[in-house]
Amino acid sequence: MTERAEAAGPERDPEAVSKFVEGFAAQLVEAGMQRMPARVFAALLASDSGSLTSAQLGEQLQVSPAAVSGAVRYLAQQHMVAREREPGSRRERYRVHSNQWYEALTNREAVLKRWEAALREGVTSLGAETPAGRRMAETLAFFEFVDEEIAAMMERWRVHREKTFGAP
Amino acid sequence: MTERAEAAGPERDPEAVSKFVEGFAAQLVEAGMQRMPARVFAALLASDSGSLTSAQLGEQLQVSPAAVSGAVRYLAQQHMVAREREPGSRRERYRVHSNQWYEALTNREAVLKRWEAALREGVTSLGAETPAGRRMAETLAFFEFVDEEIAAMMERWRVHREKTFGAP
DNA sequence: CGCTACTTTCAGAAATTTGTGAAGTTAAGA
DNA sequence: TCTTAACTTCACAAATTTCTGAAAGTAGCG
Repeated sequence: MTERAEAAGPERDPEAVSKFVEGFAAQLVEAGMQRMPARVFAALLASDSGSLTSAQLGEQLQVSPAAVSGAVRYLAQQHMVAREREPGSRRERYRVHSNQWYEALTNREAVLKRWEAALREGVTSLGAETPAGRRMAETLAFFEFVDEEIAAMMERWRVHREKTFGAP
Repeated sequence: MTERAEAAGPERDPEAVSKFVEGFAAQLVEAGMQRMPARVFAALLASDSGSLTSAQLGEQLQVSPAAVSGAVRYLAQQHMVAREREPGSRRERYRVHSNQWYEALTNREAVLKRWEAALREGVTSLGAETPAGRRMAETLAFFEFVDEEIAAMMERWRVHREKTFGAP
């Protein structure tokens, strides 16, 4: 089994790559992510350089440029990939920053905030002294607690990571 | 039709309830949950007793018994509601245990485990010494870290909750 | 300035998901 | 045992989502 370096033409066992990509994407889908973003993300994760062009993605996943465009837009919004322009070309590369992306995954912050807002409204409109209001207030407190804890956890991860894998 | 369960107390404004239910459900949907389970869950959360019968749910949400059945099956699988048989009736009640349910929400444990499995396979099949393999190994390490942290966090929440809201 | 190489947008076809009515199943109570 | 209230399952219609091809935009380079 030969391990080709990637610089020029990454001819890695395409079947092994594809198997991983589809398998991991399937798990992400099951967790609620849309299929195409999940596949694109998995493909990037499985690339040696951590970045691929739009054309490469379309080729590898057998989908149209339009599909890649849509998926990438979504991923960029979620901060799960970065877009970078290749200097001297209008070709774009999409990249998983090994740090960045899992922060994004935990970064349900925006989601949590909206849940909290909805709950706060519920507590007010149903009455803080009603049983339902009390239950919702407790739920709200839980999310607020989680918010803070997640931040602290990510900080610990950064430390742990540097110890284990070296430089940031 | 002895259904006036939420007896006593001030009349609840059905419109306020509905507004909360639909609003909160919408947020859950946006985060990846299916619509009907989200609505059912929100309705339970907003009920004073914390539990409703299948008929009450169908009535309040304007959906068929079949839809309620499906939604409730899903929620029970996710441990987000408990089913209880009313003694002396085949009527069933669905309940949010104020503790239980947010544990379930954080309880992505099963999900995380499957992600980890997929990543482990990827590391093996692409080679632990390849750049892609290393990236996936780091990702895997992150999830393993999160697993442990979540457990610890829930423990801290239990303590915090008892201090703030009293008895479990 | 316009050519060309990419990317994005958009309307609609195709696939998937969702909810319904109706039939099927189960168990309480007579 | 039979009746009947209640939940569940199933096939299908409706709604929604997803992907595509084609047209339109955008920016480097001659």
